[in-house]
Order: sequence, then structure tokens, then C-alpha cells
Amino acid sequence: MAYWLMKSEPSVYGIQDLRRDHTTLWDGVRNYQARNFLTSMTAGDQAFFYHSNTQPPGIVGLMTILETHQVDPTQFDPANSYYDPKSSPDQPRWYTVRVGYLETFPTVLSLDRLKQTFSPEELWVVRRGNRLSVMPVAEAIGDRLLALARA
DNA sequence: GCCAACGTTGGC
DNA sequence: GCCAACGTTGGC
Repeated sequence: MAYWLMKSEPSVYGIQDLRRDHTTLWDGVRNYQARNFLTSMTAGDQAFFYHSNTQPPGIVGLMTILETHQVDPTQFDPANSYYDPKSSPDQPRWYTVRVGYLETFPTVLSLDRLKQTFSPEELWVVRRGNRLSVMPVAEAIGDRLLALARA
């Protein structure tokens, strides 16, 4: 089982929304590196839910990957803000995963705390200028994050 | 293939 | 709201 970290703005879709919905299709990723990480996920992997553009930004909970290699339907919908005119149903370019809610941590692992605890090499999300919305988390680091979150 | 312009992300 | 960082676009 691998660990990942996935970002979302809580004003758009937060951990509370996932807790309510139980499961959701993680749509709207339009970055090739992030997409490549999405397509390399395996069912049963776990992903940390990171709230960006909020105060404080940080890791707020845990998800499980339910289904992989899902075509992101928003790429075909001209009315959707994630519409990609260069994509077509016979040649989709954006794939994603279905995630399931696992837990909300009792306290937010704030970006500030993450920076104090992990080096940029250990945890990509603390790298300066990092804009990637989906990234891998090494197993040892994921274990430490869970220990911190549940302490 | 270079690179300037532009748009977006996301912390602050 | 500002702006640094960075990915993408498009002219050449």
C-alpha cells in the first residue's frame, strides 16, 4: 500500500464534503505530472487530504483509493470550468481516481508544523513554490504523519 | 526549439 | 489582495 497527498481548497471541496458524500470522483486535475501520479495509484492506497488556500493550510484527514483509471467526465463538458477542448471521449487525456472517506484528524497538521517536522526532500508539500496537487508520500513519512495526526 | 507573455496556484 | 513560483501557450 502506497501513500499519497492530494490537495483541495475547502471552499471548493473539503474533507467535510467527503465525510458527507463518503466517496467522490477526484475530478478537475489538469496537470500532467499530477495526472501521472493519479494513474499510478492502486486501489487500497491511502491519501492524505490537504486543505490549500485556507487558514491554516495543512493535512486534515485520510482517504482511501477506491477505483483507479477513471475518465474525468468534466473534460468533455463545455459548461464545466475544467472543460478541455483538446480532449475527446475516444481519446481522453485526463484520468483520475475515486476516493473514499476514512477519517478526519482531531487536529490539522498545519503546513507550519509540517515544515518544522519534515524536510522538503521528505515531504514535497513543504517545498517552496510547490504547486503540484497530487504527490507521492514515502511509506516511512506517511507512517510518521499518521502517528502525528493521531497523537 | 527558444523564450516572452500569460494564467494559475497558493502562501502570506 | 499581493505576488512569487511555475506550467503552458504561441510567435518566431
